Amino acid sequence: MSTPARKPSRIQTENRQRIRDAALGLFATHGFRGTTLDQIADACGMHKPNLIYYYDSKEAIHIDLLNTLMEEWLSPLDAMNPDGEPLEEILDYIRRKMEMSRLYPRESRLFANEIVQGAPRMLPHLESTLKPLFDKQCGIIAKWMKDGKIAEMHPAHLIFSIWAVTQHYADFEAQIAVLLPGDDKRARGADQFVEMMFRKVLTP
Amino acid sequence: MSTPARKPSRIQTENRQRIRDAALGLFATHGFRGTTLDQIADACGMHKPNLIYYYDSKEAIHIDLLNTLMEEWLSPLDAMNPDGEPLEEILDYIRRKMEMSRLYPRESRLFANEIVQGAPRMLPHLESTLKPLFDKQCGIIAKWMKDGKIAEMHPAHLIFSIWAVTQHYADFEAQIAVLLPGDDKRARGADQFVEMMFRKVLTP
DNA sequence: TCGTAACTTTACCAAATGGTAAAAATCTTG
DNA sequence: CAAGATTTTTACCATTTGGTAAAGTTACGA
Repeated sequence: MSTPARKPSRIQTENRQRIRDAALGLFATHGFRGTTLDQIADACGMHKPNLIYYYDSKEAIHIDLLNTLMEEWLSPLDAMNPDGEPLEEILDYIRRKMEMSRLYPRESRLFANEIVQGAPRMLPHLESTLKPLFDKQCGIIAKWMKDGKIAEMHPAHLIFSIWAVTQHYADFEAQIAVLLPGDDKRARGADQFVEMMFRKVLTP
Repeated sequence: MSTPARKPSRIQTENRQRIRDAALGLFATHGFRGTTLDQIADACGMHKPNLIYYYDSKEAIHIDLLNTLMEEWLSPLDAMNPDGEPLEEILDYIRRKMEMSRLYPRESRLFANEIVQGAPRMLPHLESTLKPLFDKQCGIIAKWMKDGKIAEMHPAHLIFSIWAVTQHYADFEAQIAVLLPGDDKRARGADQFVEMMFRKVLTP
């Protein structure tokens, strides 16, 4: 961004990655304002001005994270195949979302933080990238319903409920850990429950 | 807290309420660290030192809000009647949660912020207050299932999914507003969908 | 291996922020 | 109404924080 389009060196690629990794965890749990450059620097073993050497500002780090996040986060939705078996396609999507919740809770919380706070940095991105994809997938699901392959319901609210339930396991982990202290089987129990639930809802 | 247990004057009650109201909105959307005393003071037409006159610190305001929130937030869960008609009891609970999501989105977001960030100020409260209530209600639901009144499933995950879906409408409002711009029928559509969904899941 | 570009570190700064001191204003009550 | 208590305002302060300047160090291609 500051250097006019020269290809990044090995060190540059490496260090930017280190910064992103440290910042992701901190932004996810303390929010943007709740995270300081010093904390990020500490977490990745660098000095504060060094961060600014790689990113123009604290906000630039945040934006970079959100942009990267958006692509990875939406790819499972895009993977839904209109020509597949409807129920299995949706259940596969749900399984992937549960897996992401388990493997990438930081990303989930970063996203949650951004949206809860009114999406100050992501609204345009939501309009331009998420909205079209969302509408497309709603269309696919609507067609499946009209063909009688799955039960009829409002496709948008169906997707909302999938997001809500799957991301809840990452975003509200602190609460769940208190209420369901049985550490081991928690993830499996969640997977089984969620699959059962949506199978029941979607079966015509 | 600072004054040793004298009964609060009219002005004191009034102004504390004004402060809480302003702080609720700000903490809910910007988080604790993202909100400044000046912002709160501005929002309730007072001066910064005046806030400190009524609350010992910024954190004291936050804690007061969380404590108040906890009671109001959990009351619907406690209202579930073990001797009522199981399906209707749970659906009533869900309806109340949806209503709260619509009427008190700030409270929902304040709570979400706190939990997403690892519940730094609420963990003890969750253990001591929420956990026992949660366990009790899980017990009631488990009994209903054993009696064949509703479908069998993991009661805890059922409650999680109810929380996830209902609170999603308040917490992710910014995203929903982008994806479902039809303003008017949104709330009604959500209510209908959620009721249909859980009715289907719970029917044996 | 030498020179230059890329990178790191130290020392710093201005603004923002949580909070204090104390004077000024207002309210309450005998 | 007068006196004391309560509430509000003004002026400050120490720390934190995002960011800069510039000197020092390292990597790397010719």
